[in-house]
Amino acid sequence: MFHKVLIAEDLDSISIAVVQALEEISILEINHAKYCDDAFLKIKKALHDNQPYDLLISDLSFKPDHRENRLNSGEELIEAVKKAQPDIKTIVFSIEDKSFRIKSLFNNLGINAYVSKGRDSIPELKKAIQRIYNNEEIKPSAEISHALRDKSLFEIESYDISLLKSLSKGLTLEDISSEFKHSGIIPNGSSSLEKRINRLKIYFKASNNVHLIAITKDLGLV
Amino acid sequence: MFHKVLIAEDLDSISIAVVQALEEISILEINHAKYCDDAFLKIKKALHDNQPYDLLISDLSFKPDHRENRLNSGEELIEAVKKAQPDIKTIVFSIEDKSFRIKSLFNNLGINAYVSKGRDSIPELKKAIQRIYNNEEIKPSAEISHALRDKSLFEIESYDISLLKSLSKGLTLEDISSEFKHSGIIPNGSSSLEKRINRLKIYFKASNNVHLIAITKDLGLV
DNA sequence: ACCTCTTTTACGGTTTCCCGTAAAGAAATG
DNA sequence: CATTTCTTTACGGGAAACCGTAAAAGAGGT
Repeated sequence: MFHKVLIAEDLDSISIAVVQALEEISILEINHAKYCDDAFLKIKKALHDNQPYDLLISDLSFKPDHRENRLNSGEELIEAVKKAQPDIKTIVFSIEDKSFRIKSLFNNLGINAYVSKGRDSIPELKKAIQRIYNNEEIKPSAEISHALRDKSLFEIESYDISLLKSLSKGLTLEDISSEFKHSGIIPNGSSSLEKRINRLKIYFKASNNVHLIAITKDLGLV
Repeated sequence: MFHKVLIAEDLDSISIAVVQALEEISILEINHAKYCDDAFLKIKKALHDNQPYDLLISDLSFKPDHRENRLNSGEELIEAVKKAQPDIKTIVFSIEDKSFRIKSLFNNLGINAYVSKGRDSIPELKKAIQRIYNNEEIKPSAEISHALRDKSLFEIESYDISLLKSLSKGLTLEDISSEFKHSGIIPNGSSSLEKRINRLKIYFKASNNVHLIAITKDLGLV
């Protein structure tokens, strides 16, 4: 079994149970960080000491705090960690269940498993760890397997996300047009933006911009 | 100390830690339900057997599921429980940190304590239980005490919420006007709605409707 | 170079939003 | 009952969104 595992999780109520679970599958060295920055430092320190971690189990969202942090989400943490130690195994353990985000975790960050916090997640987490250790094919947990099959979600690109983000900031189409021109994002004609927004409205069955933002906010896209 | 305590919490990763915490402060009978409906049944059963629960610790949000449930949130659960057993003590243990919602828990449901899931919440939970058992004055945990002092939040009423909800559904002002007329909500003139929305836009520093919905979505008001 | 298909941009008309002002109605005060 | 004050509603003009159509620009193929 893995020797050295790091847990990045802000909620103490959850990390307690995860630590317990790891002990039960006889993992010898278990460490825990409540902040992404701390987790990253521990990874670096372990590397430097030539005793690197085998596995990182990370949450996605961390509560903001009085503390100023450089890394503020599981995504950012994993990205940074993979740069420092590309061979580390990673599991995301989060309540997030939006297919769009989970997909991008596998595709963009190359995580090894995703376990959704739910009514029976601790056993699932144990199984996922075992599978990764055995280098077995990752079978996404039943709850989210449908999400990964959902091809249609591929079509929403980062361009759409920035567009939605700008909209949700209260910018007008003209504003966004000049903003995009300024940052070199194309297309940026206000007419094109309009067309693109229209595509999104059809896609999400929204009747106007307000509705569109409400829907995509719910989906966690913005 | 309390004898009989019920935990209503869907995430196994959290309930494990809570059960452990209760054991540590020597509570003898600890039960746990993953669904609001199950929790309510246990309360009723215990009442019927003349061995009622002393304390209910409940989450607010429960993941939807294949199961059809009558009660779908902590609020609904507590409301139902208090009707069946008015003298039961209640603690809400949730990640929710929107002052608006916490306030209404104390004011409308008469909960005995609110503990916010965070980086140091298990000790806080223990303290809260102790305080309630000793009938001490409830001191809201430091994190949220400022929220309760925030008077301005009193001004946002359920009227505003329904207005924002309708907006986020993509309805136009005219639509909302007739909807409100239909359900007897006043004021319902489209001009009044406009004025009210304007008040909200000033309050939340939103530059237009889209922005307003984005902000209030983030705050969890809608 | 020419044609074709696609993408991007432009334009015009209609609806809805946005914002100020003002009238009508309701409630409170003396 | 008259006056004041607050709330609700009405109206009008300008800005932005909404929606269809069409021109301009690019990309790819022959």
